[in-house]
Amino acid sequence: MLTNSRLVHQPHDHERCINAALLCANDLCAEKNARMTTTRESVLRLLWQSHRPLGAYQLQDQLAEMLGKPIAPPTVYRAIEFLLQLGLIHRIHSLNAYIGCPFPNSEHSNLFMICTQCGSVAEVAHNTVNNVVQSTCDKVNFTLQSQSIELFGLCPRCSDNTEVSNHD
Amino acid sequence: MLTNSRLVHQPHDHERCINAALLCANDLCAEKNARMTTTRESVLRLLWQSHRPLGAYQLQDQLAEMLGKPIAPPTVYRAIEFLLQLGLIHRIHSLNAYIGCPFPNSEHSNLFMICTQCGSVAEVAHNTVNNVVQSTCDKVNFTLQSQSIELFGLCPRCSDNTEVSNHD
DNA sequence: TTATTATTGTTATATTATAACGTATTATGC
DNA sequence: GCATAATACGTTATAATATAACAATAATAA
Repeated sequence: MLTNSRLVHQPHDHERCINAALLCANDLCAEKNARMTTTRESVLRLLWQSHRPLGAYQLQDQLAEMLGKPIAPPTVYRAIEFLLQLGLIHRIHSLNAYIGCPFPNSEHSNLFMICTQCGSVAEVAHNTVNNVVQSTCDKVNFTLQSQSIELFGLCPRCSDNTEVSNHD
Repeated sequence: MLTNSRLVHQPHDHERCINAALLCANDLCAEKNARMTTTRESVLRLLWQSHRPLGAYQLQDQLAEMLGKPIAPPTVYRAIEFLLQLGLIHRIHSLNAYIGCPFPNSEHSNLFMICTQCGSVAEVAHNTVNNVVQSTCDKVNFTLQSQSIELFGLCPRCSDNTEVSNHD
């Protein structure tokens, strides 16, 4: 099982997350002859500044502040589209929001654990889940192409400490 | 495993689906002291007229036609909200669309198989999937509350016959 | 350098969803 | 039945999310 759950729910140096993500992104771009521009890098950086997903218009605001100039929605959506294509970020459909992918290189299952208390999102890639899903599809002759598994509940910290409403 | 996959992907009498859904809905309303009004029943009926999900504004158009008078978005969203609460319909997050629930009485897993070719959606409730998901959550101390599993691929008919783009 | 492609800027608008408040309808107690 | 409260619907306006279309700029290749 591959997951960033531990990391997400423990205090840690976000700079390291950001830097690791950017390094990985640059490699991927080099490999695919894609350009990691300022806008795109900034969006990726913003999506790694916390382990909570951001909506497109939150990104717009933060990006405008970061770059010191007004940014229009299409610019944000283009960067999002680019990063999605490369598998560097994910869309959380139930939240209309976006989050950095912790393991963009590995084939995986797009399984997200969304904390309904603090908003954190951890990603899990689990072969057992994948296999069960695949075999369920096989049973009914459904040819699986992709999947989105979004689980809602309490993260480890919020489970332990239900009176605290918002930790970092 | 509980599923309407067979039914969805075979020609059949939709009236029976609709009537079964309405009967069930009436029972549920009686049980919970809720009112099945004309608007609500119409929306449920529309969502059962095919096994493809409908967006709120598609519902608005069809509802207006059905009732012979203009309908504003809040009316549609209120009916949707009501039916969601009772578990009679589901929201497909990735599509911003709504679909009738084939087994509203049973606790189940909200697993949808969405055909990327013809747009049909089948629902599956599978204990094995539920158990694997639950145990994955247990492993990382995530307290599961609810879930949304949306699978994309080709339905049995589109898998067999990829050149046909749109069957009923 | 020039042509070509890719990216971003800009304006407008489509799509999905909700807030706020008024009116009508339905259920309930008397 | 009638007053009352509760529930549902009508109406207007607007918020939130996303995209279309075309112009301008920047990066790359010939």
